Amino acid sequence: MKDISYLGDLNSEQEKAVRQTDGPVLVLAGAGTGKTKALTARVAYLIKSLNVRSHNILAVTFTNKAANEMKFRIEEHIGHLSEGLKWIGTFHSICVKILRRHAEKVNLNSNFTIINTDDQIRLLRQVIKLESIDEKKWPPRLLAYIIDQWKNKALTYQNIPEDDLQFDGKAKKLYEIYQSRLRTLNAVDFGDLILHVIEILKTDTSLLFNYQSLFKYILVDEYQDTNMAQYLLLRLLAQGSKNICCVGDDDQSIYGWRGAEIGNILKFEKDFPGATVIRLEQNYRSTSNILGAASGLIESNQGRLGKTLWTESNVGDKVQIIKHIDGKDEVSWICDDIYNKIKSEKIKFSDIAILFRATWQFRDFEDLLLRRDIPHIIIGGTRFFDRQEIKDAVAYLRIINSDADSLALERIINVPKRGIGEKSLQQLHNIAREKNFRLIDAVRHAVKTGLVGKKIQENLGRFIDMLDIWRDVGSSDKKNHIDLVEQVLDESGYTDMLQNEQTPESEGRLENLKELVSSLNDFSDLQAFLDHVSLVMENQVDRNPDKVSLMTLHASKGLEFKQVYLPGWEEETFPNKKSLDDNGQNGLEEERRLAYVGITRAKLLCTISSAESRYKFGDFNFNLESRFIKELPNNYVEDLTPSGFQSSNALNQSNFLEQEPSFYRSPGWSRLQNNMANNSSPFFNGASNVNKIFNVGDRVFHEKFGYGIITELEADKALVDFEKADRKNIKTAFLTSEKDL
DNA sequence: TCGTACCATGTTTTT
DNA sequence: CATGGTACGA
Repeated sequence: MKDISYLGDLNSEQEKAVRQTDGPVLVLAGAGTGKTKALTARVAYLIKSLNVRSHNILAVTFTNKAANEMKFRIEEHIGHLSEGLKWIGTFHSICVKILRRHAEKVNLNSNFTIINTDDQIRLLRQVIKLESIDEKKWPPRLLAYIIDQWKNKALTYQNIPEDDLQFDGKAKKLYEIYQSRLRTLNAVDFGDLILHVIEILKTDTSLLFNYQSLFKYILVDEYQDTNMAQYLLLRLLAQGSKNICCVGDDDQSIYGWRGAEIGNILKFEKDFPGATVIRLEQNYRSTSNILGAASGLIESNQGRLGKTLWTESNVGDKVQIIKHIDGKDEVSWICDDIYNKIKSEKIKFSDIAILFRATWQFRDFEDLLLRRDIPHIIIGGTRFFDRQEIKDAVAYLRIINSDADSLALERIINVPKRGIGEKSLQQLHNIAREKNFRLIDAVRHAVKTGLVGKKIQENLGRFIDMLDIWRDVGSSDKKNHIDLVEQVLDESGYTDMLQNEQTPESEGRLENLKELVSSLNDFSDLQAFLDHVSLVMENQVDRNPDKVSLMTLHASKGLEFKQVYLPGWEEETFPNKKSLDDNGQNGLEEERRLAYVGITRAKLLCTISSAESRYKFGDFNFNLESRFIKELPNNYVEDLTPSGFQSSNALNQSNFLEQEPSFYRSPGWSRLQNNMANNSSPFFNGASNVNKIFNVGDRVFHEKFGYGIITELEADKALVDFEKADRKNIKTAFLTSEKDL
């Protein structure tokens, strides 16, 4: 008798989604209806009960986090049997795997570089300049966006109509040049990963056949987020076995800006005839109050497939709404609340999440959480691999890994300083263009022939020699990549550069580089590491740390927490102004789906807050509370806003507040150290020109001294009487130091 | 010609 | 507030 324990606690619809293995299946799964559970059970069932070989299963997810989660949960079911599951991952990571094997079919070398948005824009800027187009009028960012959108729709430059008007009608040509530049750089962008694979499979039918028979069972998570190119790829692959199972929820489609086509999920039955459609509508996650609030909100959207989620769980607490005076007040209220909950209730830090619309909102929270020694983890945000020193180090590795990677070379040719300024670089570019060289060959040429100044020639010569040595080390022993990185950082003078800098940041940078080196342990060779860097936004984190999670709403999809805080629900921030400006009604509906995703992350309690004023991008902003708050149905909601905006005061817990955070080494931590050293508040330390913002007589709030009234005012200094103000009608918080008293 | 200090300018979400 | 571009001094 087979062990089918993993089927044990599935409901009948979920079980159907597991057992219906043949032919196309669409699972419409609302939030919290056990979608991942069904998916993972399905994989377990395939392997354990139907004896499908694990490498014959292709499981595509949308984010790396989802992929890891799925792997982890499958492993829980079937243990070591899951080891052969090589084909679980994002579209992009799976395509990298395929493309590395067949790179030559699209004129690439198999060690091609995957470029990120930064490189993409830098490259496009070069192209635009070369075509003598006014960069101011037609910014590279815009072109990058246009090209991305085309690639999302699986349009190659040959398919763009001649009369396309974007970029003065030059967008098509620029796209073409960009692609040829990529080819000479032996590089691909994110969109290319999918498109190249499609092209390979389309042109080589025997290869297509191979992959069709390799992937006997295909599973796709978050199907509502697939774009046209991804859809085409799936269709190619699924044509063979027809065993494709797609899971999705149109109400959780939040990647429209990445080209996601809700249409894909709406027309599934047409695309895959004979499809079985299964609906999962029983929610196991949230209380009925939370579910009611979320469902009421999403009903404001038009054009949904529509479904009715229901739950057998308790009514629970109502969704909490609270309005704060300012951003600072919001932060400290939430921190207080977390603290009190941890103390008095059976809740752990890891049961709590704070979810944001945008990453800049992390900052104030990170600061106060650190101050109060509340353990927390930031997921996403300023990404590890986006930090300057990491990008530099990676650029060194890239040019070592691939000669043709001129973008990487350009990045580090003068880091640390080798006296190669703009002019010298320009010269090198000229040589490269004239002789049809790659940049590195131009450098070699210049060194040999002395086309550049003596000093520069010497420096470059040494640089090239080092590169050659490193490349030998790298290729002689692929397992040696950790030593290689250390060698590179040392010999290039990068470490010395940072050590000599002696700025507050340089210490943190060295720390980060150490972290980079140790993270290399997780990879079998340099290539694997570089792929990870390009495709994964965050570094790996421990699985069950008891920490409060901070992340964007986007990153939170698929996760759940007992208590969820949703701060910053103000017009312009959420719904995001730019989203509304650019995409009108569609943008608004996507924002609303995002709000829906946020609320439905909560199992027991959801707390939504807004702040009347907020220090944002160096200015004070006053915003109305989000329209989404008003759209929440009244009977599921409780308003906690105290009358007269009497705010909670950070000083109430001052003994708790003063604890010295001890074990963090994050960017926020170093920032805090700085701020404390400067005796300035982490919240408002940018506030020069204070008299632009304040008037004499304004009531203000200070980190240490509490509430007060401004008595005198200069450009960057204010005199404040801290006893006089009561705590009502505080206009805004504000920094001052002791000497101003 | 390079390096630096200062100015201005845009800031969503992720692979 | 962080990055990129410009103006100027070495």
